[in-house]
Amino acid sequence: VDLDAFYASVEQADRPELHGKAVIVGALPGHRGVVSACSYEARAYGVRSAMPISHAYRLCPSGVYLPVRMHRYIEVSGTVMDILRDLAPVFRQISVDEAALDLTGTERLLGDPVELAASAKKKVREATGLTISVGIGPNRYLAKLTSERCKPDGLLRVREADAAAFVAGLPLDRLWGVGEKTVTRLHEVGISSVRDIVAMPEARLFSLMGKGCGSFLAHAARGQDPGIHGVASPAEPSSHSISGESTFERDTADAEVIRLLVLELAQELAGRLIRERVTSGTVSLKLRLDDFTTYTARRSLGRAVTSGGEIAEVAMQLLKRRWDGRTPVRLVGVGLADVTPADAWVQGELLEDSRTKSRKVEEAVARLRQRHEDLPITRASLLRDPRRRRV
DNA sequence: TCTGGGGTCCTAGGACCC
DNA sequence: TCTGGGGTCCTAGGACCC
Repeated sequence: VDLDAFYASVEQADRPELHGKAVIVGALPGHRGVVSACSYEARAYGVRSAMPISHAYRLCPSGVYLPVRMHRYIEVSGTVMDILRDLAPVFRQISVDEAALDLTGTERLLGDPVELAASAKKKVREATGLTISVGIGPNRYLAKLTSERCKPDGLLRVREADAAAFVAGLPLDRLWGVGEKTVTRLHEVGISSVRDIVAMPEARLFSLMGKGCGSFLAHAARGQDPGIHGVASPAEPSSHSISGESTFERDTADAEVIRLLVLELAQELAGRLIRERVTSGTVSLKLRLDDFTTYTARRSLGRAVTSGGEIAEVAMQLLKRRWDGRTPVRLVGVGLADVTPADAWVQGELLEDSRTKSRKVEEAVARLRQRHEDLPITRASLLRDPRRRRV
């Protein structure tokens, strides 16, 4: 189940005067950034997601350009997901605008999947004014391709017997998981269609594309589930990562501006750790220079990070290894990997008494913020520097 | 003409251990 | 002069998706 042109559709639902207009949600013209989502009216001008906003503006200067209101989209998404969750015993939210329902063996209980999908579309429209596209297939991968094929406001079922033929009719780049690089590589080895993949002996495909990629392609091209994202495993991942990054409005080589951004990003991550009751022992830094070359560096601490100050300190050490102090910097990011539930690290914390003080301060700040949402409380160093202007 | 931000998964090489 | 095999952990980068 896919929400159509999600962010743009939410804006249109919230402001009826935008219906029928080219709505482009993302960066605002004149600033650095890309299109996050756009209405179908905007697509008629050639505007697409992920396109630089300057390019979109040239194609469609008459469009309505709106900033991303993520909180609102999450709120609407929650309403939709609650509706979908009630429809089937096995529900999985994939992203803010996407979910999968497993209807295997439910026909006797829930009725025909197509009717169920139609009723889902009706319920979502009545509750939110939004349209969804529903693809039904013999596995999740095919259902995904099907929903892509029928959007917007679509409903399409492809049965097992028709799966291979359906996939064979798609251009290579419409296979989920096959992007620009893979298409280029496939062309290099003489493959220009899904049928070419099916026709190639698997051993040859594996040797040309590598085992992982080759196996993925062999399954996908036949309409079989290639097994991405652990389709069969209901268990939630025990570890993941969180990060924050920001592009400067203008590239900068000012070390103090960069340091303050690192500190701010680290502070935001520390706040998330506390709010989400998780922790991490691995800090990462991302650096993008003016020519777009991008470095990442990370360090495992062997224990849990204890404060935003500490995250920033490690990130700065990583930065110093990567930046010569002169080259203009475009983007800085700070991240945490191996994020796990907070109780997993309690042992380590007990041994790190000297670090718990700053952690306690940050936890107190987080509690204050929870009670008083708009409380402008932050580190003094993040308050006073007027150079800290960024996107 | 420029190219966001937040993620996931995979690969490959080096260090280190038995 | 020639230096195995298997395993784990860590790091960096790449591809892809929403």
